[in-house]
Order: sequence, then C-alpha cells, then structure tokens
Amino acid sequence: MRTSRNKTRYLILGLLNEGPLSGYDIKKIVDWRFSYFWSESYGQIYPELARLEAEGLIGACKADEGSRKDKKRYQIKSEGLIELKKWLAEPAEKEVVRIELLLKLYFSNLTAPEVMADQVKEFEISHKRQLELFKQFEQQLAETKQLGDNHDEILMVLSFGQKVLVSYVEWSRDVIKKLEEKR
Amino acid sequence: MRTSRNKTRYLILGLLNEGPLSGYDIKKIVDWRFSYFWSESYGQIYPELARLEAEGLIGACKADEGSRKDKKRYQIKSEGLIELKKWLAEPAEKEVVRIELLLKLYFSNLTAPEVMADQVKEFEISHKRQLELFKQFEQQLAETKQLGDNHDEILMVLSFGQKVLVSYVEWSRDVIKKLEEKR
DNA sequence: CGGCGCATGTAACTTGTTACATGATTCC
DNA sequence: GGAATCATGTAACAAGTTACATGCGCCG
Repeated sequence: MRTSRNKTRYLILGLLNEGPLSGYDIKKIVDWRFSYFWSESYGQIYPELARLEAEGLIGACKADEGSRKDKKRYQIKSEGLIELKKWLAEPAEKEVVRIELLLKLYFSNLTAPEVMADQVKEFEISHKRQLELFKQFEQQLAETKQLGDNHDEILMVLSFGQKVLVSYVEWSRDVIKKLEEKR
Repeated sequence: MRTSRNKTRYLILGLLNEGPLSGYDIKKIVDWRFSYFWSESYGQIYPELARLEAEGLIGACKADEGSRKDKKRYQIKSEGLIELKKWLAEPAEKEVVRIELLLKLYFSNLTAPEVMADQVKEFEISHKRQLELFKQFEQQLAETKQLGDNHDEILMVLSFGQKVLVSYVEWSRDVIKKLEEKR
C-alpha cells in the first residue's frame, strides 16, 4: 500500500505550474530539457491530462492567439497545486535502473570484442548527443535568467546531468579502448 | 517492429551460462551484484524460467546434494546459448531513466529547502549503501579470480558502477550543502 | 495540391510490481 | 514450537509503449 506512483501526474502539474501548456508542449519539454532524467509518451500524457481535468486539478484554457484553434491548453488550479505540494513532501521512490548495455557487457565474453565495442560506441554517441541537448538548455537558461523563481533548483538538476553524462562518456571511452586492445 | 525487449530472458540465459541456478538464486544475484544497473522481481523470473524451459532453451537439472529437494535448478542448453549469442550481437536499446528525485528537485521551489534536503540525504544514503554492496562484490571477485573467463568484462561493468555511484554521492553532498545554505 | 510538422487521441499490447498463498528448513 | 529465511509460484493490477487514425495549417 501507500505506493504513490503515477508520476506523470506530477510532471504535468509541475510544468503547468509554470504556465499553461498543451499535451504536445509537455512532450516536447520532456524530450528536450528532461531527457537525461525523465521520459514520457503521448499514451501517458493525454489520458492523464483528461483525468486531471476530470478530477478538477487542472482546467482547459483558451488557445494562444496566433496558434491553431484545435490546440488545447491547460492551466493548473489551486486543487492541483495542493496535490503537487503534497507529492513534493513525500519521500521519493528509489529509482529503478536498467542498463541493457551493461548486462550485455557483463556476458560479452561470448562475443567478439569489436561487436561489443560498437555497442559501447553507440552508447557514447547517444550520451554525447544528450550532453549537447543539455548544453543548449543550459545556455538558453543563462540567457533568460529573469525567471529566478526556481532558478537555483534547476541549476542543481543541471549539475546532476552534467556530472553523470560526462561520467558516462568518459567511461565509454575507457571501455572502448580496453576492448580494442583485446582484439 | 523488431523491438527485442523481454530482457529477463537474456539475464537468465547469461547467468545460467555460468552454471546451474534456481529462480531464487537468480533473484539474489541480481539484487546483490547487479543492483546498481539491473533489477528483477520474482513475478518476472519464475514465469520466464517456465517459458524458457517450455521452449527448450534451458532444462531442469537435479538439485544440489545437501540442498533442499524442492529446489529447482536449471541449466542452459545449446539452443539457449545460441539465443544468448544472438542477443549479444544485436544493438542494445537506449535505456529509459526516470529519477523521481530530480523531478521533485526541479519543482522544489514550492517546498521548504529542508524538506528537499532530507530527500537528497535519503538518496545519498541509498547510493552509499549500493556502493558498499558493490565493494563487497568487488572484493569477493578479487578473492576468487580463478574464473578468468569473463573477468575483464566484469571489471568494466564494475568500473561503471564505481564511477557513477561516486558521482551520485558527490552530487548529493553538494546539493545538500546548497539547500542548507538556503535556509 | 502535396508533403511535412503540428496536434490530439486511443486500443492493443507488453512489461513489471505487488500482494498473496503455500510450504520446507534451520536455528534458537 | 516459533521465527526467520529459503523457496516457488500466481493473479490482479499498474504502468508504459507502439501503432494507428485523424485532421489542421503552412510552405513551396
């Protein structure tokens, strides 16, 4: 019991607390700015938006002028804010990590080292790409630093991404080298 | 299409390739030695063992002498080894990360800094604990280094855990300090 | 007017967790 | 004999992905 789960709710509430957004917008934000620590699919976002609206935690609001009329934007209601704050006070659940690459590497004495090296290279590239995205966001943030509201908190989250992503890339390089020496 | 998934299969095959094991044994190994990059529940392991046996990729074998008679151990068959090797050659899927703590931290301007600091402390403790487990395994490995078969590969996986876990703990300390300064 | 990106949504499915039931064995 | 741990299993549920359907609006 007492398993909170359904974090999509809180992601939505958290983002909506900074301003009105559509489901599409939310997906984009997660993919761009949160990609190194979070992910969502439309199949989660749209139904959750509907549920939150039905529960009265968020409400539909007018589409932006200058944007298409079929775009549905939502804004947070006071009930939603209460729910969000409640979640913030609860302890975070232990995250589940599953890194397939490491599982493969663990058993990879059954394959040629170059096969594994290719996979680690792919891993490196993918995380370098994330690091790029990440730096773009960092820069974007530096340019628009007026929104000091949760500026400090965002910087802490960014420092996590920075540190971990760099670790991933460094580790990849080491391992690729070792695997290539094995050939 | 062509989404491989169902990694539990390969975890089981990989472990069984090093020797016969029961479902219970597998769970233990994952919790102890793989905990920083993998997890499984009994609800995944037992049905998958049954499926693998039905498909003829693994076979039941006699319980260890000196152990309880109701313990079911399995061993890998040549068909299973082929399947395992096939998976190793396929590119690894991009891992999905979801760190609830970071999501909270991102939105935590809505809470008192000490509430958040407590959560980060919990995060730190939990990863320190993992680091401990990890070091135990490392030592255990050093003692029994005769099984040189996939020794190099294991060391690479360990170096990942070492690096990332230390990053997590360092980051936690930084953030806790910053949050405490905010009070 | 065709294609692309924007935008919303859902149904079918897979994956994974939890809670529970059951019973053996060991150790005090 | 009671508690802890070993051990296997499953049913109900929750979570998450994928593939698809649909249509708007802009640009060339």
